[in-house]
Amino acid sequence: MPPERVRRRIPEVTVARLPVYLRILIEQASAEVENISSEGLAELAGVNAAKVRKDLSYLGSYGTRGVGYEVGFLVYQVRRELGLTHDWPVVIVGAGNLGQALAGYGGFGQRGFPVAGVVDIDRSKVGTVIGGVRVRHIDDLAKIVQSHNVSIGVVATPPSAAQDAADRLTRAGVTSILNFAPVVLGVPQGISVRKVDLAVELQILSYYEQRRVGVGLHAIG
Amino acid sequence: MPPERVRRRIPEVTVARLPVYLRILIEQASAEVENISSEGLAELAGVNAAKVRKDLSYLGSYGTRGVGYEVGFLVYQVRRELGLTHDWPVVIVGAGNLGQALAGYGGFGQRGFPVAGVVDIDRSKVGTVIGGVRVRHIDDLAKIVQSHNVSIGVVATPPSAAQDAADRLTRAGVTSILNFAPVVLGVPQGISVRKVDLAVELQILSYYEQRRVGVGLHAIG
DNA sequence: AAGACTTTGTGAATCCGTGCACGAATGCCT
DNA sequence: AGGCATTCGTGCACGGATTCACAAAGTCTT
Repeated sequence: MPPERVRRRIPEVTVARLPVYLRILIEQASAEVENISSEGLAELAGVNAAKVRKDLSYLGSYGTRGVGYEVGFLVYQVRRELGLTHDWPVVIVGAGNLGQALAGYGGFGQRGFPVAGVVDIDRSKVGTVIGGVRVRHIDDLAKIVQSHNVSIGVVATPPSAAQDAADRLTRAGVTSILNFAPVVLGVPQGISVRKVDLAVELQILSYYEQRRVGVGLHAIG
Repeated sequence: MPPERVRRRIPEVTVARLPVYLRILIEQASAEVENISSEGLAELAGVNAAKVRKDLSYLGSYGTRGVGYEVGFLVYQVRRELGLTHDWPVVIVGAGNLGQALAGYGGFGQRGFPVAGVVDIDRSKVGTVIGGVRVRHIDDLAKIVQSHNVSIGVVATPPSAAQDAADRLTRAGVTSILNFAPVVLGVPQGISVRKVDLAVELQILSYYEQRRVGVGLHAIG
């Protein structure tokens, strides 16, 4: 039992799976399940049991052989590793269709990502209230970021405005960006960006659909 | 020049990048750019030039050495490979916050994924119009799928209803699902599922933020 | 208390994607 | 026409992720 564990580097793919495990573990906890095996967790997460064990082993040796993992304890450890022990306020840039839906979607706040503000460049939108938050002008961005200590920004603008939004966010001091605009953002070194592109997802599905049709025809003809 | 090219298997990561290339190529085409090098495309896509070449080589040898790729022709080829030569109507299950935003977001139709219908289990929502589409009851799902020849379904329900939505979709004959609910869906063999989970994305960002703070403290103290 | 059973944690093998490096092909210039 | 510059296509080496397989470590039963 080292008094201070060395901070290991966790592979990106594992980081991406941890939130999935976490959600399942929380669910199990609320169903009063006390222990869960890698096998059980893998089943629920739709992955291989060995992968679960290896993923969890990056956090430390928190399982008990012959028993499994104590759900409550593991929830705590995964939370800690993901930095979810405190809230991360986010600011949303763009009060259009998507921005409104995101702000109105209560799930963010519940999951530890309260919406500190919504900004738009269009002054006619300023002042309207969505999801309990008043839309402010984008010129107030830096003020919001500083006063709420925001480090995560969400880009929900049209593609043409996305790069400008990203520039403003980084200038305001934001260090992570979740980008919903179908654009590859250029950001300074050291800024984390994740992209969610609905059209891309559909196009990927389209590929496999089309391929399925091809195979189907093959099978028929 | 083989009269009929063998259908290669394209790695999943490449399939995921093709839509990004496609968007850039379309942009370039509308800017009257005739040719683009792997270097140039890589720059715009934020990836390595060798990767672009390897990715594109899965489609065939469509570049010209010393010149690059003809933008218009490449657009056509990528489109064809992704199965975007015709529309793929989609049906959205769940007319809540997100479902409404998705239906209202015009981008889908423009990009070849027209919304064939929106359904909800809540009869009080049936009949309301969002994004020019009337919400129908979920019992009409199979009818919609068949009449519009829908193969892609979008799950935009609360987590508790997501599995049921997926079951109904597959029963209705849908073979691809885009899942926005924070749930791992169980589907029959052969059904494609892609998941978009906003909370997961934020939690991944949280990990790197937290780590950044850790490193920062290290650097300071 | 001992043996059977369960399940973790991890070395080792394998698979897959990335990126380099270079030959091959093409256009351009003199 | 010939040589030079450019850029593609791809073999190969490398690195990282996945999966297997098994020893270690615990529980449970008798």
